[in-house]
Amino acid sequence: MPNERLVEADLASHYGVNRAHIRTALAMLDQEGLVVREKNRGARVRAITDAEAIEIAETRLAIEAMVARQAAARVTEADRKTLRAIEADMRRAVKDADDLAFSRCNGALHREIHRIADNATASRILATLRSHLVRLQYRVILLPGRPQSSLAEHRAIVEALCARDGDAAEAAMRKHLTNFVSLLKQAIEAARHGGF
Amino acid sequence: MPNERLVEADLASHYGVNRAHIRTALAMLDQEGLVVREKNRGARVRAITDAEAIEIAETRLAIEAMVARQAAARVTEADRKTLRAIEADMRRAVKDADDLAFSRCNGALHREIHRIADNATASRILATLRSHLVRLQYRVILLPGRPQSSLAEHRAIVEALCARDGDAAEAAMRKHLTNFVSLLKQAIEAARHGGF
DNA sequence: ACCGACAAAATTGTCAACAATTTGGATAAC
DNA sequence: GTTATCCAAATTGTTGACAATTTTGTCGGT
Repeated sequence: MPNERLVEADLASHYGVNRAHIRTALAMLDQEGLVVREKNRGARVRAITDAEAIEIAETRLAIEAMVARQAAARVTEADRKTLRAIEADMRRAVKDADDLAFSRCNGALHREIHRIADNATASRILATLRSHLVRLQYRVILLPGRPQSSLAEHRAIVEALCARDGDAAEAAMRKHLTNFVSLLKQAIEAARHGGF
Repeated sequence: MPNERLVEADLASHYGVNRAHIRTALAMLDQEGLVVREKNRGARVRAITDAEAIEIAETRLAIEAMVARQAAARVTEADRKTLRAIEADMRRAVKDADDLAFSRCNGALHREIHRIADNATASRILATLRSHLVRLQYRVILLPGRPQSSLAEHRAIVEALCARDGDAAEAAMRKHLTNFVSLLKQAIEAARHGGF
């Protein structure tokens, strides 16, 4: 949980390793921005601010748009089948109103696009950004009507990728994530006024 | 130097700290991607491949284009003066054919844009990407006629920013860094054939 | 009851020693 | 002369102890 204190000795005994391991792990998480460390005061889970959440989502947008373009140029016949299979799973999840399955398909589709794009640098950065957003993502998914519109956006992305149309893929991804950003802003604003 | 072995004891005595510090530092550099560590075999400076260099430059392009747009929306009168001052310094450096000064102005301008955009997430990522590119950047700067064309590109960026035109700023930055990417590809190809 | 000083506990920072593993070289067999 | 094997040196991985610092709790005075 945000701001939760991370006591080295506790973590060490919990995971059955010694403090040195925990220490290096915390150093890496610090570098990654997931925890903050203060001298002699230990590590805490970093609480990202609302403004920061939006920054992260926008940065993600910029990179994923590029990745979508790159992926479009590399799609093979086998990739088309995989993409369409994920799309079918996603359609089923929406039909069944299964939010968990939808979320899983969502992740699977984005991961598949990364795999096709074969851009390890971008993928690594996106993984980090996602780890920050994951806590906020469920708020957006749960908005009424979101799965339906999200499905339509994803279908446009898959369509463009299968057509190997880089411009269209980038545009579709940009549209999808622009919507995500604006819904995120909305959810944050709602939370700000409606309590929490 | 790439692939150079980083012996913990040596570094510790060199910097006058103990091995534990070096160890955590190496863990962070590993997370950052600047160093690779193999179990029981120590750490080495990571040698980025040609393909990776291009990936990094392209990812940088995507983020900097976004940052330029964000900066344009926030430029103040004071920012305009700073930007124009850096531009003037840059023009002087080109006139004097002072590559070192030009490189310094280049960095200063990009940093100033980041500051104006006020997007800590993007700035942090860009700092990491730059640290990987720094070794390759000089090859591009030294290409004949590069300072002149680079200057023109930078002037377009400054112009768009001062006009608070987000679209133009993003487009100008994208054009600038697209040129950088293609020159980098060129330089890499030349090195591949002409032997280093 | 409230505030401050002080002591005790908890926690992190630092360090050195030892164990495990890899590396380099010498030696012996072919 | 080349290759395989083994030993020694170098290096990293792991552990525990201790020092420094912060946090918590207690006591006494007002």
